[in-house]
Amino acid sequence: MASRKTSRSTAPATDLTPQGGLAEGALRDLLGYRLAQATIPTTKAFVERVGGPLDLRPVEFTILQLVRENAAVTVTATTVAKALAVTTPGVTIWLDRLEERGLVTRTRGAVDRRTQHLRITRKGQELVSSALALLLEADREILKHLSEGERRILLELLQKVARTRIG
Amino acid sequence: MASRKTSRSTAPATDLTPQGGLAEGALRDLLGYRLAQATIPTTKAFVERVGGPLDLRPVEFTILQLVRENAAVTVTATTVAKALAVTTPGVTIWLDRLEERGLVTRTRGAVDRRTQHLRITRKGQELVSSALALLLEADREILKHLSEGERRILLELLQKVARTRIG
DNA sequence: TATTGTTATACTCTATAACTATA
DNA sequence: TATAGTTATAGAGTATAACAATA
Repeated sequence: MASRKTSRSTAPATDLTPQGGLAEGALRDLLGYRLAQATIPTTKAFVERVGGPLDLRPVEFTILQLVRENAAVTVTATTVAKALAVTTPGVTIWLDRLEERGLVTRTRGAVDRRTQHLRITRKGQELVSSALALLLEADREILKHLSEGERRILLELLQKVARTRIG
Repeated sequence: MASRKTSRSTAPATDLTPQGGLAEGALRDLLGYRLAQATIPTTKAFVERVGGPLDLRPVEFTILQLVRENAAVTVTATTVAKALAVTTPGVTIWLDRLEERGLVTRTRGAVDRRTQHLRITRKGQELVSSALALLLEADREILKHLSEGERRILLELLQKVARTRIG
């Protein structure tokens, strides 16, 4: 039985869903539910400010950013797939689109000719830079009601969760 | 320019993706990315321990829980759609499946005969109870490396994010 | 034999638009 | 006219399996 401190001054006894006004009940303490609910405003912001204007999906943005950031090392499709927890055929499709748009290039590895060496183009860098600026601005609004310390703590705790390996 | 304290003792200068070992770079401070990464272990746990064994999708679980929790009031399809940020046709499909399995019932509203009064069945209650127990156990493992205080703070900060309205 | 990446295929989920029945 | 819910249809995204090239 998880013991819980009796006083919990900041929250009401029954929390309501942000939209619809339904009682959340036991959902209140479920991480998966809380993550899904928190993802609603971030997804909305992404779609409206980046996805629409720059024609970029969240995965595409993340791939571009990872390829850019790891220019020094060899980024392969398999590595990207592992980092994003998607399958390699999925990565292939995204890379097809990014390459068609001239945002990344694929070249065969010199040592192991099976692998792809992914590189971001100048155009790709400009696009991902624009997207990043828009997302940081959106984050400022979404995290408006959190103090600087709370923002740092939230990101660090999310990182801790992401590092968990499940058996 | 967001000023940041120079010392940040707990994290390395360049954070790596939990899988694949790629440098995250600017992604490190992006809420959407951090939420997506944190969702990887929770989704995996859900699929393996609840989705598979109980044949239940995350949305289905959440709908069941909301209907159960709000038995006193009239839960309609539109309310559920708002709470979960999905369209009403989407809710209709999920309710079709839940009703076919005998987990919820739909009855016409007495006052406004356009609305559906959603109710959870005995079978539905048993299923959602089992799912909830499995998810709470999974959460304990996922949040293993967080203190009790950190867990509470994480959930509260996620709730704050979920309450944000984006313009 | 194992691994990288692709192609082929099918499935799940979601969205938009058009419809019905009630209000 | 407006709203609750459904049906019809199409699209986006993802997964599995089979394959080609290389190790």
